Amino acid sequence: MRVTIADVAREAGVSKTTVSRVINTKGEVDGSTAARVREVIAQLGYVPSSGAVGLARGSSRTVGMLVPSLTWPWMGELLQGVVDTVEAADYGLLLFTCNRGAESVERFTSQVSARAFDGLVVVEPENTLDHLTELHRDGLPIVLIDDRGHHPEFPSVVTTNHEGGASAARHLRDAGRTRPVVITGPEHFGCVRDRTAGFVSVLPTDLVVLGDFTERSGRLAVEQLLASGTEFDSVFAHNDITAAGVLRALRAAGKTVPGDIAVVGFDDIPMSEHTEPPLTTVRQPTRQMGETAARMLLSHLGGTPAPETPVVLPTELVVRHSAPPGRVT
Amino acid sequence: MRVTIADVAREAGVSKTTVSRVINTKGEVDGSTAARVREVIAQLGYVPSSGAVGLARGSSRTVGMLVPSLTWPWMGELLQGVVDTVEAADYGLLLFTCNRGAESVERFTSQVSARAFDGLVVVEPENTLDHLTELHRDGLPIVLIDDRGHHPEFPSVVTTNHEGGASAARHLRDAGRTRPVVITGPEHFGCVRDRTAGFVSVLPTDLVVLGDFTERSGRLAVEQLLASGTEFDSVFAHNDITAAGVLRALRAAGKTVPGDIAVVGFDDIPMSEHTEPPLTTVRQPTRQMGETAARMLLSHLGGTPAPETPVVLPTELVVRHSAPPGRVT
DNA sequence: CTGAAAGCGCTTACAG
DNA sequence: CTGAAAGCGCTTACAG
Repeated sequence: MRVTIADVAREAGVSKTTVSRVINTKGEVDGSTAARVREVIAQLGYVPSSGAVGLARGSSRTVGMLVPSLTWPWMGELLQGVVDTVEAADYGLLLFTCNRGAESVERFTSQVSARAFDGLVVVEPENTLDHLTELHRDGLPIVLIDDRGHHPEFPSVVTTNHEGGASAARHLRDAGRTRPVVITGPEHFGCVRDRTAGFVSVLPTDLVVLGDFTERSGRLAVEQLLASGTEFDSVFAHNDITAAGVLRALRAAGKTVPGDIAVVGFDDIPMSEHTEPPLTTVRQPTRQMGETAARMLLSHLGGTPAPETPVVLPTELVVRHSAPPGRVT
Repeated sequence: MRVTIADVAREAGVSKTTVSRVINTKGEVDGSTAARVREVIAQLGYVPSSGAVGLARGSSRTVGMLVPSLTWPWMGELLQGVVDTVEAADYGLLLFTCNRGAESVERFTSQVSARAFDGLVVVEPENTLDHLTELHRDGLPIVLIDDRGHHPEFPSVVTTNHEGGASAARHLRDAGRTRPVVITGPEHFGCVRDRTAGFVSVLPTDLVVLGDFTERSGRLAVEQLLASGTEFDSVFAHNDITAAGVLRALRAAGKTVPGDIAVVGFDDIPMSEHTEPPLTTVRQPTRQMGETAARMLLSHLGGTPAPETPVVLPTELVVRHSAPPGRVT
C-alpha cells in the first residue's frame, strides 16, 4: 500500500500535524524532530498525495491548457512559454487537445469539468467556445491566445497582425516592389483580415488570392498566377508554410528569388531559416505569448483582476534573403 | 463559493449518494430522480472536484509526461501520440519539462513527487535518471522513450537505429554511391553509435565526422571536407537538421544535390519535405512511439505487467529527391 | 514546540 | 431504488 502521512507520523513518533509542518516548513518545529521526520520520509519513500493536498488546501496548484493540435509548427514554442511560466510558479500543467471533433469536445468537457485545475489557457478555441463561455461564467478563470477571432468576454493575448502586414508591405515598398501578391489564410479568421488590411494600407494591390495556410495553397496560387500571365514582383504569404510553397513553385517555374520575385512570410517558424533562400518573415512572438498568457492566468489566480482589453505583443520583421533590404540591383 | 455535491443533493432533495450515482451512472436510480438531479446539476453549474474524486477512488486518472524540451522538431508528433492515447482512455496528461538544469530538476522532483499522477512517460531523461530510478523503485510506473541510452530497468519504447542506418547505406549503395560521409550526433548517445554501426555494416567508410545534431555542425562538416579536398559522393547525416546544414553548405559551394552529392537524413521532421531539394531520410515513427509508450503505461496501470524488453518500432526510409532511387545518370 | 480534531468533497460498502 | 456513515490523505485553526 501507499505510504501516507500517518505512516510517517507513527514511524517518527510524532503527530500528522508535525509531519505536515516539516513538509511545508510552516510553523516552528524543533530541529531534531524535523531531522528525524525527514529521515523517516526518505526511508519510507513517502510522497504526499497531491489530490489530498489540493482538497485540503482548496486549490490544485494546476492550470489547464487546451490546444487544437500539438503538431502545428509554432505550437512547441507556445507550449514551452506556458510550461516554463507555470512551472516557475510551482504549478502543474494539464494538457488537453480537441482536434478530434465532437468526441474530443465531449471528452474535454468531462475532463475539464472535473476541475482538476484552477484556471485554463486556451489556444484558438474552435468548436469549444460555447462550452468555455459557460465554464467561464461559472467562475473558471480563462485566458485566450487567439488571433483568429475576437472574444471580448475573455482576457486574451494577441499579436499585431495589422501592423505585421503593414511592416511586410513597407519592407517590400522600400525595396522598390510595386506589384505584390497577397496569399491569405481562410478569410473568416480575424488575423487574416488584419494582415491583409495592414498590408494594403501601405501597398495597395488587387492581387489578393485566397489560401488556406497550407504549403499546397502557396504552390497553387503561384502556378495559377504564372499560368495566367499575371505580372507581379513580390509575394506576401499569410504564413510561412504557404511561403514555402511559393518558393517551391517559383523555383519550379525558373523564377529567381529575390531577383524576379521577393517573398515575405508570416510566423517565423523554425523551418523558415532553412528554406531556399532563407525566408524573410513577420515574426510572431509565440513563446512570449505563451509566457504572457500563463502569467496573466497565474496573477488572476493570485487575485489580480484580468485586463479588460487584449494584451498585444508586437510582431517583428525578420529580414532574410528571400526579400533582402533595399533595392535589388 | 464553489458548488459541491452536497449543494446539489440539498437542492434536489436527495442524498449525496444518489447524486454520486447519477453522475457516475452506477447502480440503479429512478428515472425521474435522475432527471431532477441532472437538472439541478446543470442549473447550479456543478462540476465535481477531481481532487476529491481521486482521493476517494484512490487514483487520479492522470498520467505525467516529462520531456527535456518542447521545441524539438519531432516533439509535437510525439506529444500528440501520447495525448491522443491518454485522452482516449479518459485520463488527463500532466506535462513537465526539465530543460533548465538543477532548478528544473528540483522543481520536477517536488511536483512529480506530489504524485498527482498514476504513472509517468519520460522522454530522454538526462539529469533526472537517478531520481526516476528511485521513484520507480518506490512503485511509480514509468515508461521511457529513449534512444540515447539503455535502461534495462525501465520498460521502454525505441526505434531501429541500427537498421535505420543500414537502410540509408543500402539505399546509397544501390544508387551507386561508394564514398559516403557520415555526420554523427554526440557520440555518447546510444542511437548515434547504432546509426553509425548500421550504416558502416553495409557501406564501410572512414569518413565519419563528429557532429552535434545542429544545422551548423552539418554546414561546418561539409565546408571542412570540401576545403580539405576530400572526395565523397554522398552524406548520411544523423538527423534532418544536420542534413539541412549539409544541403546549404553544398549549395553555397556550387555542388548539386543529388547530382554531385546525395544526401540522406534521419527523423523525417516536418521541414524535410520542404528543403531544397526535398530530403531523403530515415523516418522515425515518432507519433507511434508516443502512442505505444502511453498504451504501455495505461495497460500497466490496468494491471498488465510491462514488457521485459524494449518495444521496438521500425524506422522507414522515405525517399525524396536529395537521394533518389537508382543510379543518377 | 506539539497534538487532537474537524473539515476539504467525494465514493462506497452496508443497510434498508 | 435510496440514504447514513465511514473513509480517502491531507491541512489548519485551536488549545496547550
